[in-house]
Amino acid sequence: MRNDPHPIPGGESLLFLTDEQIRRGIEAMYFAYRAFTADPDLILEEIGYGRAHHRALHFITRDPGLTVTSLLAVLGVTKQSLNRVLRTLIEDGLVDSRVGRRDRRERQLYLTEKGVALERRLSEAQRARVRAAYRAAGPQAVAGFRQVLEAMMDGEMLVQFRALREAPDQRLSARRAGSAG
Amino acid sequence: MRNDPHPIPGGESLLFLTDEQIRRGIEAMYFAYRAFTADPDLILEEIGYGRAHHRALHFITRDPGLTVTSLLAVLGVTKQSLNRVLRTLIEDGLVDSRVGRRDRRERQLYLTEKGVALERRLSEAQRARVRAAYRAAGPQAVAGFRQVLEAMMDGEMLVQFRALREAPDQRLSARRAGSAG
DNA sequence: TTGGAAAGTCAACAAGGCTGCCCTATCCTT
DNA sequence: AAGGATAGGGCAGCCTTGTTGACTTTCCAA
Repeated sequence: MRNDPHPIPGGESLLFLTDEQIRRGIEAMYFAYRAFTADPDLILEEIGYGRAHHRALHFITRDPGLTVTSLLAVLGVTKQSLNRVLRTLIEDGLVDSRVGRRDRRERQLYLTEKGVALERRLSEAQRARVRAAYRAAGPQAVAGFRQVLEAMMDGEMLVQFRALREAPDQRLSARRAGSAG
Repeated sequence: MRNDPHPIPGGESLLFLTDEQIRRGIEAMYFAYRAFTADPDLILEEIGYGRAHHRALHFITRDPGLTVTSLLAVLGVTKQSLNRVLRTLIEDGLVDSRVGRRDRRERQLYLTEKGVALERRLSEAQRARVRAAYRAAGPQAVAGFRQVLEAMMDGEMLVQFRALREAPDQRLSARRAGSAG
């Protein structure tokens, strides 16, 4: 046991790997995910949107000017599926689709003011819940939470996840005089 | 700061509560949930079922003989949504619906042998991934993972989650000579 | 015994996944 | 300059799974 190739930090038993423990984890994941989406869902319902709209707004906020293809890759859905959602967002004046500068075939996606406002409202609702959970559980639990979630991801997905960088509003205050814009 | 009403165990800073950290957590949750459902989804697709079928099988396994209404409450969906799924499961001979003994309006749900077999296949696929993630992250991370997930749940949902007890196959080996059947 | 409430079933609709096929515009290589 | 590859978009139509509303059957209490 002392020569275990993967020594378990702080763990002397494998009780946390019993089927029953794992089953509880699966159920926790199921219920927590429902809670996790519940608050934005309420707002979305008001305005006749769905989760797909929220996801699009989120990732456009994350990386303004990203192309349709990139967004497709991040979301892992088909073109048509995304397109339907994107079309309504553009028609409703939440998203601006501009012809790409280097490659004119591409469309670069940006949020309008209205889009920023809605995204903020949605994500603040979601963040409030996560923040409360984080605060209640404490930083060490949060670290474990993140570790397990990341360990659960696939290679493909993990690449997507890790490729995401800082959000722009964070960058604003962090480096006002940043790289040439 | 030293007089914080909720002292943070082992934490000297609130860096884990920045919007950026929380945003990362949200994204991790999104990607991990997709990974989490990916394996059973593949199996389900083979046989023309969806996630809803898996969920029903899971909770019937969890508590054999539960009524449609109880299942409804656990899943948090409407009757028709569940009913459609339940009907196909019954028609396909995976679930057995018996008239309630005390109240003949109720239907008590049980898995058939075939149902048990599929449920096992599905949940083993899912458990394999979670087990791998648990093993990679270690018991302390798992504890944190569970804490955060639970802290994320609502009152209503938390009641449902906590009401779930041991699964029957676990009970079999644990207490062969249990309470009167 | 009668009337309301509860359990379950069914019909019809909507969101948002999916596929297949077709089309335009643009780019890049030959 | 020609032709294939790529980015994006549109249409038709499928499926699952969420929704509401109307309808039995059964139970129970007035």
